Amino acid sequence: MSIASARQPKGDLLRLSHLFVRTLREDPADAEVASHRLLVRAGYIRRAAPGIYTWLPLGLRVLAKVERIVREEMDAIGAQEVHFPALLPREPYEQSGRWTEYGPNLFRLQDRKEADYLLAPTHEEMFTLLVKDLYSSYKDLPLSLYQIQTKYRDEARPRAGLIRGREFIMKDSYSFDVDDAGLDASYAKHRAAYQRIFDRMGFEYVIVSAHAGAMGGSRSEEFLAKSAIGEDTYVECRECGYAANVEAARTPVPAAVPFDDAPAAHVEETPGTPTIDTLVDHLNERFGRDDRPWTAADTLKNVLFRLTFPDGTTEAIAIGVPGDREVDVKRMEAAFYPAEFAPFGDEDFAARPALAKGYIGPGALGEENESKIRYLVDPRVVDGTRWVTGADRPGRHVVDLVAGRDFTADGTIEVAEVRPGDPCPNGDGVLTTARGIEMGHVFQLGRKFADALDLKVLDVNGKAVTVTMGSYGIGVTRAVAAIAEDNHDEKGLAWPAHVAPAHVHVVATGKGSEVFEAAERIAAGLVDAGVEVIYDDRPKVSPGVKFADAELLGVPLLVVVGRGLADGVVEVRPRAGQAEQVPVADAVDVAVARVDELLG
RNA sequence: CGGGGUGUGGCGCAGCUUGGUAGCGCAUCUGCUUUGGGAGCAGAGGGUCGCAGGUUCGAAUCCUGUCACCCCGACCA
Repeated sequence: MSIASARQPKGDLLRLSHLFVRTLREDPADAEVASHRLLVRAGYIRRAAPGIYTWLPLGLRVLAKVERIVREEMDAIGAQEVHFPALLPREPYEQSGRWTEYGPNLFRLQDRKEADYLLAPTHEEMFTLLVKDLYSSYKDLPLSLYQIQTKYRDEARPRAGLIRGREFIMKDSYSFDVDDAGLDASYAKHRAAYQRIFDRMGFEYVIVSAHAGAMGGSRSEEFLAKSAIGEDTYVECRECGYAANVEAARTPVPAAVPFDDAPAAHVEETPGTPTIDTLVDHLNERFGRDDRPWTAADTLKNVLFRLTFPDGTTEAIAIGVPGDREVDVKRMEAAFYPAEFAPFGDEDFAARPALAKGYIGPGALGEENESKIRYLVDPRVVDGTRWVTGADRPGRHVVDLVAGRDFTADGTIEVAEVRPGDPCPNGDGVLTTARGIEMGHVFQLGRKFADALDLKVLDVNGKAVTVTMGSYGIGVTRAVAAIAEDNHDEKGLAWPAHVAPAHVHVVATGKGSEVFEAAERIAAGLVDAGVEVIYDDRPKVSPGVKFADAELLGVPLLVVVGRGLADGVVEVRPRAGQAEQVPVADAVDVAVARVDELLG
């Protein structure tokens, strides 16, 4: 972005004496995270209802700049902006199945005729139908459309201010292509645009492989702002750069182990060992091995779940994981979406007497076996690995049960917890874990919505083909929060120049009218130079308050007109940095130069 | 939905254990002083103590119910 485009021909002048803002000296009691606390304290936003915020003038200016970055980069890849209603009729969501599939997170309402409406949580259906409405030829494609829109989700638990609201602004775009190669190209363009967008926003981020999850589809990546307060956990490999949301993290599959010399499996008495801990203790007490003690990793834990599919049907499923790992709930959900799952309860066990709770083993599991329960195991359970696992009778375990020899699962599944230090799926590296805030998501939606809503175009041969789509989202209001999270200190916000509500904060402090007159001239000079200025012209406000407010508001450059004026100098200082004393006559030029540096 | 917590002027809190008719700081308003790091003095306005029942001569305080909000976990940009 050029400097010229960052500054307008003529800047704005915001006088603090008139600006609709009230800063708070104390943190609001309901705000925990820094962005929430500071945005409220500095008078950028106010809470209107749980997870719903009002934007005040300063906040709106930041929001507008963030939106502008998004628009510029979306336009640059040839995407065209449209705008759908937030209030939508039920029918399209009925057609796509999401009226029911979306569940309680959907804000629903009725009009006076009792017709069903919803406040859109996202707009796949509308985009798909709009394109279907207007386009019918391969010649019209590829096409990318986007909007910046308010979305509504009745989140079970809104939290952290702007980071997880029930009303939020999202940029969502969709690409439409005739074939997979076209989709790949559209995806790549969006991905590159997202990198430029997030590079410009001013927070650290990482691109991770994601589970396509809620929307179906195949290739999927998330842009996470690195932040300890993030709700997403991701893994990263320093060696090769592999990064993935834990939901999508892959486990390397070990090579199969030869088992010709392996001892035969044998059932042992293990009374009172329904948990892995008690089992391992018992093994070490009664069946100690020569080379090393038994550990939980030697055991194979089989956990049972009941899946409930959207159509109401249920299925019991067994998951086998090494005993030192838990089944990760998020990974489980991602793996079985859209089915919901619940751990087996006592009534489930009662209904299946073949399963001895606490002593369940592969002998009773699998579609080929007595229970007919589908049995999926962790990828680490490769042929030749030897396990201690349940013998399907209370107080009995099998030792030296060899995968591929003594049992075969129905398949593998990635739902075991991922831990720091786990091996990277790509090579020799190890994974580390960290937290992030999901800022953007790009994924290849494929033909799910086009199929459901019958979006087809005629191809070169005059044959109707289903369009393939990509879906790309950015949390715009969330981005404001993420920027604030990554750009603040104990005194307040510290915006990057290109998203700050203004470029320069002029403080007039001191006795007499001279400082105010000089400050007024400097502010006007800056505005003429295209600089956006907040001018603290409040009379009778002590210097301490003005400085504290300036630091709280977080404008990147401060110009102080005060006691130095007697010696013909004013102070120019960055929000975080060293002050320089400059002659009054040069104040505008110096400040403009500093602003250009900050914008550069 | 499970667990924890909180509801008292615009904001942040005390008072509740041990009932006696509401207080502190900030903010706001007036006057004077002050002006380079959240000023001083004097004065002022502003509260159905979340709501509904109950106990009591008397309830912010005790009891019951209810609602709301916040935080931690399961869902999502």
